[in-house]
Amino acid sequence: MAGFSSNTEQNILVAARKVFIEKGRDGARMQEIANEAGINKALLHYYFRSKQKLFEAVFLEAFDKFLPQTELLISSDKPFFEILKSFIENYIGLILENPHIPGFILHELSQNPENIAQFISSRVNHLPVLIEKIREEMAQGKIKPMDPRQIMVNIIGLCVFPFVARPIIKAVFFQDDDTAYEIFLQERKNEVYNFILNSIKPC
Amino acid sequence: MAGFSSNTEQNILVAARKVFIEKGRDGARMQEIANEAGINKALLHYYFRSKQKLFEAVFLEAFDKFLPQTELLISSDKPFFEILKSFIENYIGLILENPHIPGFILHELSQNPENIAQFISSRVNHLPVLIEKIREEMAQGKIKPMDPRQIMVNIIGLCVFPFVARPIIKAVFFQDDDTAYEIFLQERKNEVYNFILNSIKPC
DNA sequence: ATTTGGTTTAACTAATTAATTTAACCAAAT
DNA sequence: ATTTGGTTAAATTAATTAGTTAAACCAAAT
Repeated sequence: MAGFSSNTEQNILVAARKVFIEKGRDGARMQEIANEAGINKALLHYYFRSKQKLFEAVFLEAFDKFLPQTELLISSDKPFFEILKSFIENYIGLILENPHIPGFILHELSQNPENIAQFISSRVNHLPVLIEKIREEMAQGKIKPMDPRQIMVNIIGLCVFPFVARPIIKAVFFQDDDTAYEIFLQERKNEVYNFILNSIKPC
Repeated sequence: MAGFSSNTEQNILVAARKVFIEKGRDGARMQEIANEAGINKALLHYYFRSKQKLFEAVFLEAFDKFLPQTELLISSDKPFFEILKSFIENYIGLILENPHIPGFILHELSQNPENIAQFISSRVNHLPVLIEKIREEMAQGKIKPMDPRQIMVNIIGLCVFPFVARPIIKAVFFQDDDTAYEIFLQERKNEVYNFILNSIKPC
């Protein structure tokens, strides 16, 4: 069976992704990851020397996926509000495909506030660029004057929060009806855009 | 020294609160809680038979604190937008005093989506009431027509998110400047209110 | 035919940690 | 003076889990 069913390393990463993101770093078990990957612990450690190494691989990958990739949007010459609309749709769409990543990232970051700072800043040069863009619009009077960082936090928060708080929102406002909540999430692509739009454009 | 320094049970709860909320259920260690409480493990288990029991005590307490207490606000006969303003100020103020609770609750709930549903719904009868209030305003044309649940999620999300995502926001937008971020959080009491106001009131 | 590399099996080590036990301590109440 | 209840200390148990090891297996490449 050697080398036949393609790349074991990938199988492991898929399994590790699932278990780590579901259980968190501390809650995850190497045995469970091995089971999930359909291999045994020995082979697991053969590929990734330690839990820590494996976790880092999963975390970095998840982190890169979690960050909104705004390069394309920013470089486009569309009007700002179209860029905004695309951004929100893309970002919510991305999270819909990986709904557990935001909670995972935020939780693990909260546990490691230390050395992560520099490594973050090296990967998020584009968000401040988006802030610049907001500032320009503001100067032209197309956006109400306010701290652009507040706007950015609002945008991202409105996209992310419904996923991070999924169980509680689903219970409180949707009587635990999965389908209803799924629809609610889909509708947010428009809702969030309109919400932001109305709140930042001069009346 | 018996019975002198008041209630050991309280000391334990304070310590457990700190450790559990900081490290999460899986990351917390009974030994660390005992140290933090200034006692030994034996006494810790003497008061709370198991880690699970202690965790539940901490979790339930935190959960109750985390839920916005809206009864007073709702029962008041102030105009809706004043109620809204109070709600946001109170809630952000509450979280400012317990900034790690939201992340803690949301993370632990994500790990236990099962049996928690009923226990939640028994404690949050007031949030749906607030939804009713929104609906009334909407009927009178004082709020744009839209799904009231979207509004509620937006309100709560805007209050909570900056705390849940603190490390990453602080790194990306504030170059890890604690003071700057603290100011930013304070300003949100007004920012969030204005943001919501502008986005839901008819133009 | 032999070598090689990915793989399994299964037992094992080592470390960590929750939980228990037992004896002793001591201050306050009786 | 004795009892009692909260407390400590320190050793111990029991369970879990990360990580290791060594031997064998097997398919593909040489």
